[in-house]
Amino acid sequence: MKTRDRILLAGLRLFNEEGAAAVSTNRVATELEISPGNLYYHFKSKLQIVEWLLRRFEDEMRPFASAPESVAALDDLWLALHLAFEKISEYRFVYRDADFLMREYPQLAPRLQRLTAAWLATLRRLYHGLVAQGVLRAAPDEIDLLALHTTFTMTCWFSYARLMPETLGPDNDSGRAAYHILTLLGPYLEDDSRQYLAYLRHKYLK
Amino acid sequence: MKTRDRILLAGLRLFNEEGAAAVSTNRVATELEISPGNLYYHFKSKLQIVEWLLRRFEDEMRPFASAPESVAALDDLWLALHLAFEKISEYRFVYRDADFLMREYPQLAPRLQRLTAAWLATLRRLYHGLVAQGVLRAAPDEIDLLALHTTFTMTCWFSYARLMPETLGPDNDSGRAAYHILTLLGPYLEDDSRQYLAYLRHKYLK
DNA sequence: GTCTATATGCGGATAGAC
DNA sequence: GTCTATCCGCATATAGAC
Repeated sequence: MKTRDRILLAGLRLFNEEGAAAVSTNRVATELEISPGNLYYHFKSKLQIVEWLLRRFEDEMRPFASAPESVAALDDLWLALHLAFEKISEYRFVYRDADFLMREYPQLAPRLQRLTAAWLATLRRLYHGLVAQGVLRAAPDEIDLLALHTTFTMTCWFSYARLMPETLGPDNDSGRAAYHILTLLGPYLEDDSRQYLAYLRHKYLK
Repeated sequence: MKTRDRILLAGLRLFNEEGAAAVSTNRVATELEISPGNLYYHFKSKLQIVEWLLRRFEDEMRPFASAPESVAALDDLWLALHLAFEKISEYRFVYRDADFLMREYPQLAPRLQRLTAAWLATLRRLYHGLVAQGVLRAAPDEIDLLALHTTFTMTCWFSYARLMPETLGPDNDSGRAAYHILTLLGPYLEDDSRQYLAYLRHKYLK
């Protein structure tokens, strides 16, 4: 593997584990047993490393955020959310350290905000679709609320997990997060789907 | 005012505005037009400043978290949540920078986690009370979910607000946050209370 | 591409005079 | 209580040899 990619990979791992603010460029270089100078040959600044990781995150998220034109049923929604959470978990430093990133590198703020806004729009679309299919029963402003709350959960879940370690379990449980959102939809589901949710819950809790 | 208190006050303001990680002790001293040495005469480390602010936060939160043995109605719940959010907003750096604080000062982690757990317990108690009073209709595990989601919202709301600036408006709107939680309770309310919620919503949105 | 060496600045924190 | 001066370490980033 090329040094450039090794830097990105090690950077991602360390940012996720120790926080983007706490991990220095020297730390990344040491981890890879290369020199700081070598690292700066490949990336002219720490910001550039972050930007490339953010770009990858955006690229790898796009399929989840745009591809599901509609989700046929609860099952598909659960899968879509689960996959999205897996990706967020893979790049968890992005949202967890969003405040730091936006302060330290103001040019990143619009990108992070656009990413969040895009998810809000996607979820609104998906939920409208579920209403049309008779899975969900919700007024337009209720859909807005549910979409907002889903986005909220997606972006903040892993931060919150550190504040509630024993209630929420290991903080990389994407299934738990997706399940949590589905439960939130519970009271808005039509009877058939609500029963199916109970089944999913049973299956998930094993 | 004593220098000691001026340091705490300026520290709080700067931590809130610019982030606890980004604000140095020198920065606080400069802000107050005192010397770094003077600051260190009053607080032997940056951690000590943070600890005193956290102590104040805990002390000022306690009345909200314990005093309301029960909330008589939706009105009271709204008020209680509103007041809690105001206080969280006043010390917003605590939850917003929680990840940094727990990493940089591991001894703070249990305190922040205890604070969160206490709120979870309080909300569970309040919601059980509302069920007993016939305001809310929810099974025990639904109550757990609602309490969890309320706590989640309380701790993460102001971080999320920075990711959704135009959707959520100014990030210090505690009323909006409290209203948001109440709307979450909507589908679980008994008919009378749900109508009252609609009235509250109308009043809040003006 | 990779290294060594280094510039430069800032952060936390201390010593000792006033 | 307050100041000046300063130590130490680390972070970002660069220069120039190999």
